[in-house]
Amino acid sequence: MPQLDFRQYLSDLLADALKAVAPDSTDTAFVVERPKDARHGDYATNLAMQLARPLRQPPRALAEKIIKELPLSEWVEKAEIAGAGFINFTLTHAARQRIVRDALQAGANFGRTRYGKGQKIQVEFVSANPTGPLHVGHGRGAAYGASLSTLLDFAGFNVQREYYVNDAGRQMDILAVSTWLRYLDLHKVSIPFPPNGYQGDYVRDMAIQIQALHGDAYVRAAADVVKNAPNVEEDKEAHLDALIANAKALLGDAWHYIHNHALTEQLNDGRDDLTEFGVTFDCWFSEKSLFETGLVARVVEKLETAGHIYVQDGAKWFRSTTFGDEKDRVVQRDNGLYTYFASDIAYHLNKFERGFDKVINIWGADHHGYIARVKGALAALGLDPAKLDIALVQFANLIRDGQQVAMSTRSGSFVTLRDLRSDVGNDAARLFYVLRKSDQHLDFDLDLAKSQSNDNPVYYIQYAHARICRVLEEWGGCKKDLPGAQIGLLTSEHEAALLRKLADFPAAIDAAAVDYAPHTIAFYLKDLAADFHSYYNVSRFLTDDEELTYARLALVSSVQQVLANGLAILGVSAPEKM
RNA sequence: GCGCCCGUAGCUCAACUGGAUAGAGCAACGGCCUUCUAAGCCGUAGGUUACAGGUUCGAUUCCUGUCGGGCGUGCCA
Repeated sequence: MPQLDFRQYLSDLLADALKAVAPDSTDTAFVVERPKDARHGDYATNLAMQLARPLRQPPRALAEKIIKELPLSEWVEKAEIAGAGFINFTLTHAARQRIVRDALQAGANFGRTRYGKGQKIQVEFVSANPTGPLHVGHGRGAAYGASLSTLLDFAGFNVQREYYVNDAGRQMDILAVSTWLRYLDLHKVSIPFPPNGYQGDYVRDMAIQIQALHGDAYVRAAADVVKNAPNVEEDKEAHLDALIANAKALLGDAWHYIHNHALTEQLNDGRDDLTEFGVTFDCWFSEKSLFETGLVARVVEKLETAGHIYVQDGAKWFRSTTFGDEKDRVVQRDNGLYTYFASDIAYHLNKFERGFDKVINIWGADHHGYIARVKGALAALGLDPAKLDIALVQFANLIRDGQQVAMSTRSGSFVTLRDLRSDVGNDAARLFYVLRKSDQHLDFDLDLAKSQSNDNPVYYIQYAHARICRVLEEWGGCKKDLPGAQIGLLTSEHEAALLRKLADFPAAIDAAAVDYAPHTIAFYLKDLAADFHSYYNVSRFLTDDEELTYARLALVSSVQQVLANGLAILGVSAPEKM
């Protein structure tokens, strides 16, 4: 038997009543919602008030007519008019019984919905350049993307998780040449290390590896390495580009070996890091492959054929202003090299050709200026830009001892994701990252994440789960008997609040999925845990009354299941003991 | 300058996408462990939702303007 969504059920009843009361206004928008005040019943609707204007009748009179049209239902105890014209519904004991039975029988699947209808959806996230360790900024994108993906899966989508690997382009060349320069340094070939090269110790580590594997095979004379290179002081970028060009010429095939070695090392390192963080991908998509298959060149030709490209100052420009962008953008530079934007267009074309119903890109908020041009390019290719959603993730500030931790990529003083994970633990990191709306700044309080108190939401939620596990263990009975418990015996305020909260879980999933907002699940779990802790403090579950004990255990067992399911979506463990 | 995001209790944040008396936690104060885990609970106090207009039965939510903050505005990736 499928889970019953009472909100949807009531909406359907009301829609039928609407047909009878106002045949000409059946498209009237209305909501069925949880009243803030429990005295207003289990659900309430604003239908009568929404109907007041088109029908020019008082809301309360309309409410009365609507109620008369509602059929008798085994789930609805009563429907009454309140306030300006709300209709408040109170559910029957049978309905409460149904909630608990659904939760217990569905188990790990309780809360799964059909909202996504099995549509294919792709979530692309992290996609950091494999030029060094992931830092705490990538961590937020990773946590958000992973939670969102699981959430969408739970909401009935067929989800594919993808990482776009920027393995082409200048940044990778810089990493490779940085590695080689460190290698030369090991062989006493000393060349001043460029200030805009990659400075981290991991680069020296790779140089040592290469030395161990291949000895001095890649040593070249210092004079040749810096030959004809412009002065660093005058133009450090040109200086670096000259070093790269010299390296390619001097090393030949060995350049590709070093390049590939560095890429593979960094990619594996990032993958291991993410896997430990509970973040995995179905597909690692190579940017380089877009060039190798000729798709980048073809997509530019395609735009050219369609008349969206013009040449100016020797470069090819995409006329993105036609599609609402602020200015036109270069896709191919005067030196013949394609820009990052060109491969990005090709990548998105490729995504669309893979037949997704929806494609989601998770980007750092500093990329928001790229939205217009990418969507513009899709439109220019005759594709539907509305199929692409871009979720922006703001940067996370780390707070220690009440002070912001200073970070800068330039100086190499950024905090790595690994450091963060070993400092506060994976669970705290995963939850703290998704505790805020993703497009808002996040202050990540390191001390709070480690604290063992009720202001730490990680422990607060996990503790509720662990407490229930201990009670069930203490009880020692058979959980299979619980779905049959007499839920009608549960009539206290605390019990009513928990039952309402449990019934809301599927709706909370849908709401979070619509908005791409896993943080609302975190808030839901905090609320559920709070309701449970209150209940725990005023009620014993293991009583002398066997029926009552079964009923209470059935309820808290349902709570345990929902906590576990919700935490799983967020990638946080649900411990049985703490 | 232009574009996007944001402004809610002293602090960090909610508010079911326009609903009923704007809610939590922290910080402050006062209570609750002989009982299934006190990493918990209960209570007190804290507000002109930045400001000024507008839209309507009804606005923290939508529109306009002002003030304040963040980000973006490369033939970089």
